[in-house]
Amino acid sequence: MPPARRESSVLHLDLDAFFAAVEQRDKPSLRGRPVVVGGVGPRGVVSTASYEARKFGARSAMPTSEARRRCPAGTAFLGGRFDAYRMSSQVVMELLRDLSPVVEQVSVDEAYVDLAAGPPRDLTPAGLAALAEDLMERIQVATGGLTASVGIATSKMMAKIGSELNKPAGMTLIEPGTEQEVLGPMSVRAIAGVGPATAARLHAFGVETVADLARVSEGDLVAIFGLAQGASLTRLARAEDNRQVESQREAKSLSVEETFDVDIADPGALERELDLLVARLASRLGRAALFGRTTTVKVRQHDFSQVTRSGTLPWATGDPAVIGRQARRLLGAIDVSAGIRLLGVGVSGLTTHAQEELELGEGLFAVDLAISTEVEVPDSIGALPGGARVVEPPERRHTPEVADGVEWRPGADVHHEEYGAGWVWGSGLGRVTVRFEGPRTAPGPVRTFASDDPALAAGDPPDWRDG
DNA sequence: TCTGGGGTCCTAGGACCC
DNA sequence: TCTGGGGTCCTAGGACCC
Repeated sequence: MPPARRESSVLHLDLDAFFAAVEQRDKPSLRGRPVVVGGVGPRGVVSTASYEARKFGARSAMPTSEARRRCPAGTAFLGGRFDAYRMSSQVVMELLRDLSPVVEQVSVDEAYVDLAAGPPRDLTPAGLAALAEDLMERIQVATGGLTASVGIATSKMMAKIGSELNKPAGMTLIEPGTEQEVLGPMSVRAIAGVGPATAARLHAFGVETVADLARVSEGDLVAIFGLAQGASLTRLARAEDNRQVESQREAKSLSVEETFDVDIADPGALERELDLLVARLASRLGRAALFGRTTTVKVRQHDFSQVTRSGTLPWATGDPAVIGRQARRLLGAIDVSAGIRLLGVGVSGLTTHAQEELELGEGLFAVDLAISTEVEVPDSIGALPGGARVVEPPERRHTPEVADGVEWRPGADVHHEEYGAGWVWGSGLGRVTVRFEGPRTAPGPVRTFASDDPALAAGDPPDWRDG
């Protein structure tokens, strides 16, 4: 870990009531009025409430139905225009990158800047105040009137706390050495990683403030909360936070999910929803040029309990057919009979390399392996069509790492012949898995043929190299 | 009209391998 | 031969964040 900073060189920026502010900027009739952006359906929740709406008690994460009860007639409830938010967000992030190359975007409306990584600058209180004022002014001009709040301190935690202290359109500098006096009287909820559950457990021990927490020994905290969280609480309660500002973080997972207006119990209807979700997920994977190994299906039951099922393939895929088959299998292992309110699907184990899997019907198959390195045939083989020859599986066995081999899974009752540099044909039922080397941006030349294909019926592999 | 959508990290147990 | 231990991978669930 890097050493603790001696100067206040971490800046945290938070756009004020961001979604609502964009709506008020773009629609003058909304200015000065309560605006709530979020889900507008029967099960929606609030993303952002304008400051006018907050006066009536509307809050982020509150059910929209509750916000409707609290807010007066004339309150605007809007579904959100994420492209517009993204555009303004990008404008702001560019301004931050003018300050320093090390900008960590936490979300669409929030970022950290490592001022020490930028050009040399005046880090005295006066210099930082001028920097923040200039930044906030430039954000207002560049975005057409959006305001931001800024915190500057010696660590990410204190900078974030600072940006909260003078919202909206405020700036707070927490000077080096004053962290404890600022932090000590605050609720433990001010600490990163302390949510409702942890706060409740601390409360049971009589710990309310950060100063209370700082008096608890690390041994006790580790015994209660486990190694990672116990150690983290110990350090953060003493305002010891040397987490780096990280400008480039790679995605670890991608997921999509949907809450239904009414619970769904019908398996057929759920499979149709699942297919739609998988299509959205695969399209996002494709745009990001990513492939994943592990598929996870998530279900929120009617009673809000959550169940996940996951499965991992030998290699990564971006194919909606493959992900969809995995997802349907995983969903099948979940009891949905009482009705579910949410269905989701995600992929993790992301790479920039791909593998494809083909579903074969019963009968003969032929697979062009021109750019592939491996074929897998499943254990169960259905009845072979008339005339198909059956030979012993080849003796060749390769580990998946072998680049030029053909691997036959034990029990596969197929025959295969290799022609030239690489394709295989045989008969079987089930799956053929084809692994591609290197990044793949377009579908490869993989073709399957039904058992009634004349070329196969003739006993010869079709010559598709002409095609 | 109770409770979104998209993420991250951690823990614990079991399988498997050395 | 028996027993034990460590490391890694996978799965499921939970807490947390914006």
